[in-house]
Amino acid sequence: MDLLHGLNPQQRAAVTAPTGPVLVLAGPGSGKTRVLTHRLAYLVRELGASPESVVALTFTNKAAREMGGRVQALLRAGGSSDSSAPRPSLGTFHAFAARLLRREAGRLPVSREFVIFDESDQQELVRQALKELNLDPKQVQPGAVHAAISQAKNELQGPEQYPRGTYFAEITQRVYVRYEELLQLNNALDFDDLLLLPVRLFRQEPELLQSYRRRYPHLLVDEFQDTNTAQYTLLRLLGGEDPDLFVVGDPDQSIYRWRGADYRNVLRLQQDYPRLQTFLLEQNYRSTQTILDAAMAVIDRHPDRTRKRLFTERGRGQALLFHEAYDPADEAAFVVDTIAGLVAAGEVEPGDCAVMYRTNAQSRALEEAFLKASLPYRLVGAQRFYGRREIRDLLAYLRLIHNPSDQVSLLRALNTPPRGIGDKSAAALLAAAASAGLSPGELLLALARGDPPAAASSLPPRARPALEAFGAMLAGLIATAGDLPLDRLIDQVILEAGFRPFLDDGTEEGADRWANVLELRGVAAESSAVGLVEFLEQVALVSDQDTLTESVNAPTLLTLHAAKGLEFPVVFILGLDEGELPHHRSLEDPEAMAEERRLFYVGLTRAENRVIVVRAFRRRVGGVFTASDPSRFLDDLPADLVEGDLLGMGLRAQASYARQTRWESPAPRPIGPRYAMGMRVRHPSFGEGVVMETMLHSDDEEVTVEFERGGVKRLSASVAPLEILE
DNA sequence: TAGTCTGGGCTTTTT
DNA sequence: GCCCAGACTA
Repeated sequence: MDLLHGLNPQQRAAVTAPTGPVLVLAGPGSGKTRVLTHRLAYLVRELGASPESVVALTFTNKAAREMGGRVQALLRAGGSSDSSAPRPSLGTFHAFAARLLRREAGRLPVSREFVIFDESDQQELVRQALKELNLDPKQVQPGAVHAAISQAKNELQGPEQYPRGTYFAEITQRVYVRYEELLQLNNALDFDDLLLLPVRLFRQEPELLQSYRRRYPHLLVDEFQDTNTAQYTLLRLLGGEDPDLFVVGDPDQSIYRWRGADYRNVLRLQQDYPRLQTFLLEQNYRSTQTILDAAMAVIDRHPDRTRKRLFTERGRGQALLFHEAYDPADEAAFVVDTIAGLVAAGEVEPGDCAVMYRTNAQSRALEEAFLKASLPYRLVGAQRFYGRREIRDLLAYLRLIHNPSDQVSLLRALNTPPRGIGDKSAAALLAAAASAGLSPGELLLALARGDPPAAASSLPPRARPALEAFGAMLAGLIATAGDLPLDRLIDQVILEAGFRPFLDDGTEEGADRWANVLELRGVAAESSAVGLVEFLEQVALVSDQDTLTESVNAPTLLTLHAAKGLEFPVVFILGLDEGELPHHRSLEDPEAMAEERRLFYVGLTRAENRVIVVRAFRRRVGGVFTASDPSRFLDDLPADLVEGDLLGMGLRAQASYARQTRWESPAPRPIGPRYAMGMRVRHPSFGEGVVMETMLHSDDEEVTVEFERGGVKRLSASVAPLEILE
């Protein structure tokens, strides 16, 4: 089979580009995964690269799995490989880095058995550090300090380089120092370390870097716009001066700025590699032209970007639908009714519909509406499976068995289920362990063995029996862990710790909790071939989307963030209100506002056939009902692409504007923008000026010009007598 | 030590 | 309005 068969000319050009730095700017639905997988196969099948010399990095496990499946099919179609053949390294940045670090653990401050601390473990460490530094967690928010530390790590800043100067920075710097010590004491690395440490290793040990460069001469990266400084630097190091680096991304879909992602890495790439070849994928295979036009109108308001002209062969399709509801409950009812109506009319299956919103809190009203109508739904995210308390409790035991020095897990497991070891006993244990120079876990094990160090005598007699019992249980579990498959080990933990009666207390929630534990056991049973280390790593590096099951034929409820990378025939976007989308926390910061816009763009471009945007006349802000203003983004939807009750002020204004322009001048549809930012223009009455912004509607171009006299004016290109100067 | 009460705060969350 | 953390009480 021809590898290039079925690729469009743009895709084909990218796939067959000469090796070297390559950037593919891929619009939504333009087949970027296809390009990436075909490029990989092209390297192997046509250019003779060995599969194991290729690294392909993604951000989610799901993307990695998808790519893996397609790559395997392509390579097998090439006839070259059987199941035992070498395979490319294909995985998330974090998984790739974690593997590297285990391999090179000898060069690290932690042992090869290190555990990976997630968000909430990290918070816990910050809390602990604050406490040790006698800082009141009410005055210094642990979350804020943690975010600052995480950001520093993403920027490759260690505690020594952390800038001081403000009170907060001073506090953060001190917490950061202690935080790092605590990680090491726990024999743990956090998410950020997984990226930061390889960079540090490579910088410190040039020979090591050389060996990895030889090992992986071919690099491919998905969702490049989401890379942060650490990831970018890692790629630069691995690539060297003249890399074979093939990256695919879309700056318009960059929505993780707050996690350190910087779409400007795309521009950096152009500066760092003058030889960079750039390809644009503009043909869309997902949406109708109407949806694409609406989405472009929204995103084209961003200045300073490579404009993409998204087009499709699918035809114009139906107009977007706008609806203004009274309040969130009414909004949700509208969604349920509309879906029910579409289904009844035979237009769609329930599973074709997705309902997207800015914040998880908005799912509540929806869930209630679905429940009320007794219709099923699928909820993505919200309470992440691995974030659930009972799951974390059980995992704490497994982590402890694997790494008794993990103090965060120990403190969690110690009195869960309650066994009479309260704060006092726990504090005494920590103190005794510190003076004995052991981790608390090790002290407990020593206690259980009957050879306690002298410092153990400081433990209050009342606390001792319970601590000894816990130590004995832990010792027993550790002893049997090696012989048992994972699911049996979990059974053992459940039994000895007494989880079942603790969780399954007869209430409905209790039954849910127990069901969750059984689900974890099921996951373990499936991966019982892998050891405890691999299982824990797997579990630490999973995400929400990984738990999204496709089997149920019901509408999907999810945040706009969670929607990235997915597609649905019918998409509802809720809460198009100022303060909601854009979110009120983004109103002040232009960069944050730009990201809100991209978020809306991501939502729109998930849709294949229909988009329904909804807002509510009044919302509750912190318990109080307030009248809300329609989102500014509604104004950017070209009025002639939208139907519905046009109660939103912006849309109403635009509707009359559109009527006017269409009545007075049926302008020919521009093929591309005639004006560009920075262009000098002249107007007979306003004089000369500079184009600030230009926005393409489906039948007109709207130009914002700053005139030397007369200020800023927004003009319709088809009507205004603008003259372009040199 | 364990259960109940009160008050603050509240985006998004690929790994 | 809801949830979590820490304080308070039995």
